[in-house]
Amino acid sequence: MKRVEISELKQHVGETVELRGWVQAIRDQKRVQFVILRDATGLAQLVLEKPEQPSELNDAISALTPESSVVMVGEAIADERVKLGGVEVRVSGLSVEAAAGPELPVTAESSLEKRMDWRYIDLRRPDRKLIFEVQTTIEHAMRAHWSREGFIEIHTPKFMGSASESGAELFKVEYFDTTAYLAQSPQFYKQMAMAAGFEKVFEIGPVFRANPSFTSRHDTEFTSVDVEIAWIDSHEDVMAFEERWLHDVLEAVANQHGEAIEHTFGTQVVVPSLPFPRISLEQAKELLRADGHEPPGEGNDLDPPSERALSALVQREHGHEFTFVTDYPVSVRPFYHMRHPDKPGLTKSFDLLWRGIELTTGAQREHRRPQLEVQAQDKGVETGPIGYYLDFFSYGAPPHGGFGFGLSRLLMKLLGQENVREVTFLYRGPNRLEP
RNA sequence: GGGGGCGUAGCUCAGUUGGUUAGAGCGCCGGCCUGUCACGCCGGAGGUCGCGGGUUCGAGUCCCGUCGCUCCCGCCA
Repeated sequence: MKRVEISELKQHVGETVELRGWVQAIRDQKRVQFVILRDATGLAQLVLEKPEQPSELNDAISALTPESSVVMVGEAIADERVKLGGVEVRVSGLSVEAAAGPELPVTAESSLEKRMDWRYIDLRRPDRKLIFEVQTTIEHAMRAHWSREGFIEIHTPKFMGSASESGAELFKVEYFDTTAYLAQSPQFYKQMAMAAGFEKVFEIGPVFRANPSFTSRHDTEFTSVDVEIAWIDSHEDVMAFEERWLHDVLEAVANQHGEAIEHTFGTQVVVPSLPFPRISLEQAKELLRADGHEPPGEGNDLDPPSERALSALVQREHGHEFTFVTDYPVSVRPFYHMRHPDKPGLTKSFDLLWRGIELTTGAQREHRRPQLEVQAQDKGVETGPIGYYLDFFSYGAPPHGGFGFGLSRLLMKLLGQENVREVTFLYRGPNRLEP
């Protein structure tokens, strides 16, 4: 007897095989019984004749329930009548590892909330699993690219003694006899790596945001992809890195899952051409106005409708899914973004829009302590609690810049999903802490 | 935090101007069916209409409150 996966069943016709998986369907008829079994690789039909006096095995099959985990043994037989690959298994043995209850609490059609409640059942569907196979490919391709370019992977602490940026959106946790905060970004620590002379670093890790955000694209804990690069001339160098990195990532996804994604989700993986279109925030608003939209006024960021419209406009005019929006005003950027020397009201920063959603915020950072302190005061940031951060810039920090990147937003749009909860293994939001 | 929508069977939903015993499909249980493959056919069980109050002869339906979820905006990735 040989243990095989369903996808390789055809190569074992005539042999007795053992299959392990979940019961997808049972068709229990008068003279013959069928079981559809699912494993990680596919679906297979198993069959058993039922005589006048049903055997114990017949009774065991009659008693099966969908989604029970089972081990089934039998001879693989080629039979043209079988629509499922022309092969079936004549059952000679069945072992129920764990029976599923007679009625499942969710189906593929259930509301998102119910499917989140019963996430492990929802995730058994092959299309849900594909999401995480694609995520695995994405992270692997990211790391491969970083590795080729000599990046160092860092793991920054998630406990912090003080706010990293604003302070308004941090989770407080008890920390012995004091209070700690959950990191809302590795921003300060990846900049410390710059001061440490690491030159190029990345991190894929969790971040925590105490925002009560009720949207389809926010969660309170999510996986952030962070990059920081030293010795840049400007934020342009950061953008140049990001676009060739994303090109490689999407190329890997297209190669490994392009067909499956199109077949399963009906969306095409487009490998982007280089360079990505670049447009200043100011120009973007002009274009939008000329196109009949009403973007927010001066000193404000684009709102979501404007982001969607701009993406659509760039797609129409330039045939590109990505848009770098650059040169944000100081008013909508944190104090550590470097300012243009000739235009002090503007930062050397960018956002990356893709398919109508914000994927990235990046910038060249201010690495000169006196200037950084001026900007902090300017933005009303208390420098006391972040003295350790300012100190990074007292002993020869190199010019540097980087970006933060939303992995679940990439996955969501890549797979045509309408909510980050669909592409998050276990979603955490303002009113969900379980399972 | 602001605004919109929703809450009826295990799941997805319908339910008329307020009117008798609240329905359908799927699922579940039982029976029938020589090969199904979204199997088919017959029968059955299953409901605190989110919760509380009010109006009314009468409320799933109207009103008030409350809880939960969801989407949009703000915040951001």
